[in-house]
Amino acid sequence: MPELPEVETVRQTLQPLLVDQIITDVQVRWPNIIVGDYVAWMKSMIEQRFVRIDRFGKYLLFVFENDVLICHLRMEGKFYYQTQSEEINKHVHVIFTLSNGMQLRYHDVRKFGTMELVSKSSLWKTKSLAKLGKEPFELEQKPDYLFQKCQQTKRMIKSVLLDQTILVGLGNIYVDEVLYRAKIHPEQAANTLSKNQTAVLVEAAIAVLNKAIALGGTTIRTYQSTLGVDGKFQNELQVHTKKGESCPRCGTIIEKIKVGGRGTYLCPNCQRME
DNA sequence: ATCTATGCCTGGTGGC
DNA sequence: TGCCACCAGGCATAGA
Repeated sequence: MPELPEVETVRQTLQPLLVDQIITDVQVRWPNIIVGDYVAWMKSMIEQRFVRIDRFGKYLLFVFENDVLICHLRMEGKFYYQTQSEEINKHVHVIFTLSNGMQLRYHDVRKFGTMELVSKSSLWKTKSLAKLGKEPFELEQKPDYLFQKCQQTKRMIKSVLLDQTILVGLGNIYVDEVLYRAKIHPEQAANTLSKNQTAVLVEAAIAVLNKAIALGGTTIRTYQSTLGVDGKFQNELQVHTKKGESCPRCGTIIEKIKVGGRGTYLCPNCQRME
């Protein structure tokens, strides 16, 4: 599912295709994707000109002259950039026609994704964005931020890393990879982590995310018609989805457990509770 | 404060 | 071309 690296790859891929394009028509085939009144939303989208695309955490931010479209892909959201004559897949729920005649089509099998149009001035007051935490990359300049957050709670460290009000961008897959790399047990209470351990976690998060972004970038050539979310990082996974396989570091069999209701993969030898 | 349950959805899977 | 129950999961929301 799209986490920070996949969303960043989508952003990088879409931006050059969309900048300066004007939306000439919009179709909504599944209104629940749209936050608020979708009829009003459609009217508001017409004539918008793309200025740039930003990203914060897992949110894509399509920036127009005065407004911003906040888009979350959730589990399976994808964008297609296609001609009007191409067949419309049954999982396409929103279609933007552009001034160059191409269409940007939003595809989402599970229909969990969302789109919300807001004014630039209210962007960071919007409910979905208002309480978000920091990008992991920001923490290079704030080395104690995660340690301080962890000191404040007895929650399991995996739940803390998934909490978007603390850090943005990590989802279930990357959290497992980050904890494995940092050699920390996902169920360890956050307030028992040392300052050094939180520093190692930050370093691991940045390294994993950067590597994944780099690998997402390598698959640009496959985005000629389908955009986003099929990078090559799945080939780099060390523990996630590896139940029953050997740990790459020590050979111990990888386990799958439930942590906070989420499927969680770990090496029980490398990742020990304190 | 923090956890759990529910809803939003569909495709894949395992059991029969 | 079998059918069905169940699971996966990000986030909002409600209730414990």
